[in-house]
Amino acid sequence: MTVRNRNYALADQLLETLEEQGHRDTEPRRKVVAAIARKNRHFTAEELRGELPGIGRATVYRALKLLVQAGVLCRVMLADGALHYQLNDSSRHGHHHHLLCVHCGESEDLHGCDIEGQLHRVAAARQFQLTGHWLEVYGQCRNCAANPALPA
Amino acid sequence: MTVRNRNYALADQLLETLEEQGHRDTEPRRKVVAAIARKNRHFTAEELRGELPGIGRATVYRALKLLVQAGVLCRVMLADGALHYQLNDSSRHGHHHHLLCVHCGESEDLHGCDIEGQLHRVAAARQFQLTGHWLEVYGQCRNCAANPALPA
DNA sequence: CATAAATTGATACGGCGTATCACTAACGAG
DNA sequence: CTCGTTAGTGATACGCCGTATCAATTTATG
Repeated sequence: MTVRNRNYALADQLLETLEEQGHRDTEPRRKVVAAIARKNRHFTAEELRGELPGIGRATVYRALKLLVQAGVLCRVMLADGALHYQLNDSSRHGHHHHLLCVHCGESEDLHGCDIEGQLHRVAAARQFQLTGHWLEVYGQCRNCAANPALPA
Repeated sequence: MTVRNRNYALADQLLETLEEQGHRDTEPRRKVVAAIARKNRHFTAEELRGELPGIGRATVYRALKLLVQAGVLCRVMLADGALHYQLNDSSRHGHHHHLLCVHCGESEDLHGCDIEGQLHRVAAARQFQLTGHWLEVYGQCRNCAANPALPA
């Protein structure tokens, strides 16, 4: 499957998800979703908006919100406090965390570690009722650590 | 030691910390620091500012930034994305996390759990070089869980 | 006390997200 | 297919939050 086709398929899949939630299939929405499907790293709302001249700001923000609610997009907070968006791996829509490369912007899903379990244990010991948490992990990915001179 | 005296002592201590960092002891700064010392829960910059009529907005924000840099104040992100500030326990200026009660705003420092160690192990396994992380934990503290009807 | 440097605060700016609202497009019923 | 309802759109404006600027002021020090 070519990159082009993968993006088309992904865009369609995202749009379908929105339709399943009862949202309409509109022209502007298609364009927003297509632009998101082309992303291979996290991005900001304004960055996305910049790629969509002619589409209203509110429309872009609304689409982002819907996709986050639908669970196909997640919000990640960068080390500098900037809010970015990131496509969830299609098979992983549940709660998870990311290892974010501060150099190239790559992100790896964080599985195989028991942060939740540990939090629950500590909380239980203090009779603190957990309702949620937020975790972001920053660093350099394998490639960037090996080649710090590479462009971002 | 009365509450009044504790607050005075804390305010003095904060001011002293700033002086150690080479900052001057000014009248507006004293007032900002005194207002912070009176806080027994986390607060926003604007909330603080509201308690300091006559003091410029920039001055309040500058003082907050200096205190965070000095390590006596830390920034906490609430579940709704609002940035709050919180006095560090005087004996705990290093990196740590909080259990934040979403009901009463109380926060407990999170020690005795090895989140860092776990992150390091997972990262090492993937050859990902950690540089930092951000963690907030939300829930209900012991008191609020027992008495959900209490006012915040 | 005089001077140099830090601080202040009014103002303005910029980023980012949302409310409003008249207009338009989607889509299901008939 | 057409129509009518309703969701969606986008221009505009607003609001919040933090920061840059800069002339005036205050602090610390020799």
